[in-house]
Amino acid sequence: MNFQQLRYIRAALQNDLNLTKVASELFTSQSGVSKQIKELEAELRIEIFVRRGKRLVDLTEAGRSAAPVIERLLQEAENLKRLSEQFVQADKGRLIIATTHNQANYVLPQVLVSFSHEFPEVDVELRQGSPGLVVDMLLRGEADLGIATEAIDGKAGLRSFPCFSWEHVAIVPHGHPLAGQEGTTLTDIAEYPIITYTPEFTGRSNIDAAFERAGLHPDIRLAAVDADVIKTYVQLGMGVGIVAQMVVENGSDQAFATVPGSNRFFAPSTTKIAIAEGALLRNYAYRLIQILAPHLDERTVKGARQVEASREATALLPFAARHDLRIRDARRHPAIDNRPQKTAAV
Amino acid sequence: MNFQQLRYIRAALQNDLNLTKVASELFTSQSGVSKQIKELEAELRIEIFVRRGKRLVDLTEAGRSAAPVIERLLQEAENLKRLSEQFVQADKGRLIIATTHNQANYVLPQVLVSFSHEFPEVDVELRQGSPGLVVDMLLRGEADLGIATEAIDGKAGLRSFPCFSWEHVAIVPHGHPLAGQEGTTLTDIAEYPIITYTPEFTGRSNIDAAFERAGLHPDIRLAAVDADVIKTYVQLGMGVGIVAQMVVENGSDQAFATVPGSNRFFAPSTTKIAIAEGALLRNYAYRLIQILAPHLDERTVKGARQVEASREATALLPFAARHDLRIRDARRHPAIDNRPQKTAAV
DNA sequence: TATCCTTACGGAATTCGTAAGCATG
DNA sequence: CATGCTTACGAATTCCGTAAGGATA
Repeated sequence: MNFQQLRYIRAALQNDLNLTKVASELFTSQSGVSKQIKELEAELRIEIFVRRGKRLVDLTEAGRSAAPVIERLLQEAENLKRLSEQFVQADKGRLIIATTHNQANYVLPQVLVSFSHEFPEVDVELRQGSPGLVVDMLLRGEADLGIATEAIDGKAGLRSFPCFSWEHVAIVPHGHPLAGQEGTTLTDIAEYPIITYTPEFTGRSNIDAAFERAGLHPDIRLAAVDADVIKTYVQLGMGVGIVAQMVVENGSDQAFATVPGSNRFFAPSTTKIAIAEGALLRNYAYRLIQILAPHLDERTVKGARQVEASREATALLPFAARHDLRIRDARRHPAIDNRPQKTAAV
Repeated sequence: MNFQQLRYIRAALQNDLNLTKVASELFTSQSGVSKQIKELEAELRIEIFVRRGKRLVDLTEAGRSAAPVIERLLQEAENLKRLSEQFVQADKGRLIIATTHNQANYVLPQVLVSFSHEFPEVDVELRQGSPGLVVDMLLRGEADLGIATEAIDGKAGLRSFPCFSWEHVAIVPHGHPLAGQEGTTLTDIAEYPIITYTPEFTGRSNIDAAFERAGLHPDIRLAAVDADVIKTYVQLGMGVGIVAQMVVENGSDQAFATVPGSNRFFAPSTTKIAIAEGALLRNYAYRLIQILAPHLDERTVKGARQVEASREATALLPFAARHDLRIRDARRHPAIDNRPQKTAAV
């Protein structure tokens, strides 16, 4: 048994049992892949794959129970490598963050500026996609951290931690009848076409729930995966936009008016950060978690067992309150950009 | 990185960092061991061992954090092998039980008769030793199951499950003044020299505690690791023996009288069964656990997470009540010896 | 001096990749 | 007939063990 064999099998599982693809993905010959897999099967005296003629078509029962063990083996091997990198150069390396547009564009900028001042030798890579993709990338080991509001909570194979809570707000162009209009109700908003997120994205479920609760059936004229698109169409006068609070607070332009009090219509959403279960992270990854979720202590993040307990016990910071924290934090690192954050009215 | 390298490192940790010993233990040359270890260190670009001149004298910090990962890797590799054996021939293989004399001689005989009728193709090996040794053998992966009363509870790296509870009784030769003497008190017993277990063995702590509570300072004339030795000296008239209940109930000879009611003097002890954390066991091993601790369900035993909860929630069977269970159980397996069990009076 | 790790080096075993064979859809 | 797994076989690499070298207690 060797790691190469295990890698081939995992890759086969991730590539529709197509050994040709596996070979090209791992830059080797498919004959080698085929042989190594057969060799492992012979050594263990089980068949892992069901073959029809000369094609792999399924996992055997034995293969099905071996798969998670193989997964863990490769995971631990990865951990050993990461662990050693930690000692070679603790503050140098790569950090891959899988996240959604909303987080990447409206939350992470400030965070990553601070982070990269603290760890100038760490190359940060942002991988952007749907919450579902974020989950997949974590599970496949293609990303170190995942940040999203949807889809990652309670996912098997992941450990997730709440970072902060936030609300949706309604935005309109300046001069719109609802602009600055105190006492606006959700019913008033529902009179206009709505432009908001696609289902599955950025707390969309909370938006739907709010209308449902009020017995309203709004005309969702356009749904987009990111707030920039939503803003574009709102600016064109196509309707009222409903976006995450941080879009308005952290966005660079002030081309919009928020509908006063509109945040109260929608239940708060919680942005979570997740890591693959059993994965060992570099110290700077833990530091980034700490920046994003200052209420968690490192032991909680590293220990798998206590997660459930802590999730209940720890009070979440609302998004707005985080500004202070971030700035205070930054002061501890002299090189950090210390300009005051924008504090848009919600 | 390969498994051989990891095995060498683990063996080094278990052999005082003496690579010569490692080589002979693993039937290879020490030059090979040395080279493989250096090769892994080079690949990971860390030093795992502190060398003084040409001698390994300690683990580096990096080595200290790598060690548990290496341990897990080898554990999972073991698991993969076991898992495959499971599919090759589910009911054939080997089962190594580490246990103490008391369990081996007075509890396991009935259990193993039943077990080996059910699994005639499983070779059972009993490894006998002190409770501390039982723990070590489990942690080193040299035994599949550990059964003892002491030392295994709450040990890091082990998962333990209570099997049944039992009490100590006082035994005397027939014709002894206390034989059949109703109303005997602990004070009466303490008048005589006591012959019982060595500290650390078979619930000895409960015996000491009972005398302590009663403000008595008995003359422990002789302490032995096993009940057979105790019985020998009791028979010679050297004093009153205090032994585990099953010694009297399951022992073959009736050369002794128990002091009526003496079981009530001592707090009950609980025999536990333990397995190494993260170890995957063969199906028959789980079956043996089930025979020994019928109140546990298999999911509880296999799942690491729920152990703590179940330990509280599940009611323990007292030892005496287990006779019935064992017999009922046996009936489900026609080949099993069905003769009624001895039911000695306690 | 006895013990013990490292290095050197030749032989053995394993792994790898090209090419050909053959089964499937 | 295009795709895809298997087998064969020679080349490259890696692994292993003997033997010699050097360091420690």
